[in-house]
Amino acid sequence: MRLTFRLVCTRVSCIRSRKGESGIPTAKLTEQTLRRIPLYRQILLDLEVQGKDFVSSAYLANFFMIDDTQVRKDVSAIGYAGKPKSGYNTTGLRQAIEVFLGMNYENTAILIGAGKLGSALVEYPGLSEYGIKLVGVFDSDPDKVGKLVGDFSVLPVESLPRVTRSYDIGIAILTIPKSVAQEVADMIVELGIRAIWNFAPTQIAVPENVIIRNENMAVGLAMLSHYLKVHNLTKSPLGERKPG
Amino acid sequence: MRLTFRLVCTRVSCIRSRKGESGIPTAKLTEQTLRRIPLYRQILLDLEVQGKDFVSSAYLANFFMIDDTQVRKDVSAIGYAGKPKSGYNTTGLRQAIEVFLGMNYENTAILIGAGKLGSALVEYPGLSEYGIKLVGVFDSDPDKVGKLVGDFSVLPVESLPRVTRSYDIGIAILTIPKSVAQEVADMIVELGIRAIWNFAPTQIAVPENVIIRNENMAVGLAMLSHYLKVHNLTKSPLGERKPG
DNA sequence: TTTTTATCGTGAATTTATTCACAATAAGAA
DNA sequence: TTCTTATTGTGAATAAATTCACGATAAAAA
Repeated sequence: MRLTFRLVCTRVSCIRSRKGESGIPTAKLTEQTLRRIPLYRQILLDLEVQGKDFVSSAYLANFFMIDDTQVRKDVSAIGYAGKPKSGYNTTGLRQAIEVFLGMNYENTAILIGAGKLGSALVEYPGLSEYGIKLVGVFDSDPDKVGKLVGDFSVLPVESLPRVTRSYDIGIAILTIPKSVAQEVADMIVELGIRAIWNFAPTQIAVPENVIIRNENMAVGLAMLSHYLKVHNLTKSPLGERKPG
Repeated sequence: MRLTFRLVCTRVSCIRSRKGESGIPTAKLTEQTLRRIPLYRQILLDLEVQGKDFVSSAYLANFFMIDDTQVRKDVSAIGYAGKPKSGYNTTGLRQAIEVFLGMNYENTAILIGAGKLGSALVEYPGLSEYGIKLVGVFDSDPDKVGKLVGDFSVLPVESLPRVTRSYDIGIAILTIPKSVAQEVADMIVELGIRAIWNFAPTQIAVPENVIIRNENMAVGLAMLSHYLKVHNLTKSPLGERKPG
């Protein structure tokens, strides 16, 4: 039996223009804008380290092969204003992005699946950068329980209800095999999780009020593979394969 | 000094409609279509395992909250045809996707950066699924050289030229810190690498003829963070931060 | 001070992506 | 066999995203 569900990565269009913090009338926030905003931030951080106080829309546009108008519309969408002839203040724009993305709010998270990828994510600095505080790492494998992953001692999945309730967990990071992904998702949704960051290569169904973001490596791989084929950069063809 | 560069993930529009393998006139291939195709394949694989021979466009559409017309246009774009009243043959469509994506061609790859994420990727089954054959793992840290990562003994970066040339490497997977990403990219491009799958959270510049795909976790994190804020699911606000 | 110039901000135009509407057709029912 | 129905395939309509065109403005030059 399948619930209605939604994917975070699609359809933002309902969130529309309004006045930004600074009172500047903002352009419409689109899906694509939201995807670009964190990338601008990465460049801004580099520029700040280099001691650059201002940056032009054209400079930022150059990194993504987009029009500079697009950058200005994106910036406008988050309610930040630049200065004619100078551009955008690097620190000001970065901070505006952080506020806009909600990076200045704290969310507690758990990670389920203490394999290689899970272990890598535990130490991923992006989590704390984005205000996400990991409070526990879980695995169903008894051999892994008790082992140290980063600063965390791996807990058995059986303790999920207790931990989830006592810490008021908002986010679950799933680095589990696809075979158990739906089952685990159902369990944690039941426990009141409001957001899921899914790394299992499968589509998970969740109720309307839970937000889910799928990080699917196969998409990147597929694009690379396709481009190598189109550009005739591949080598020997392989035989046919059957599904696993 | 910055070279001209391109990101694989944008602008496919140049690849236009043509006759598919089966002689069926195909619709235009778009960026978005290319992003969805590998996801359809994942669902098709599951259906095949379940013994389902046919699937409707509506069923596939349901997983991604898109219109079923979109699915039919996507399928049409890769030159595959369904049957009225029955839908698409699961195995037939999956195979058509695999051919279309170039999954039946072999590409050799190296991985640079034997940290946690790199180690996770070495064992990621998607690589061989997509016809990508890993032939070496490299790291600049002398402590890591010689250690075993998956089936590979980590090699020093100094041996990159030799290995790259003797194996005719097409793809480099970069799981290195952002501080050295551009430098390493320059080096491998010099060695004749044609495609880069970059996991460093930064924008790398490469010459026109090299294709690059950025896998930027911050994008997913930013979207989650933003949605949690918009839906008022965050907890305590944090203080301001300075750039690192 | 006045002029020149680089850059922003934004409405209009264009291009790209999605959805609608419906004819065509294969499978199954009558 | 004929009728009904579910589903495809696609042109037209709509919506979303990008780019164009240009006025406004702050900084720097004259």
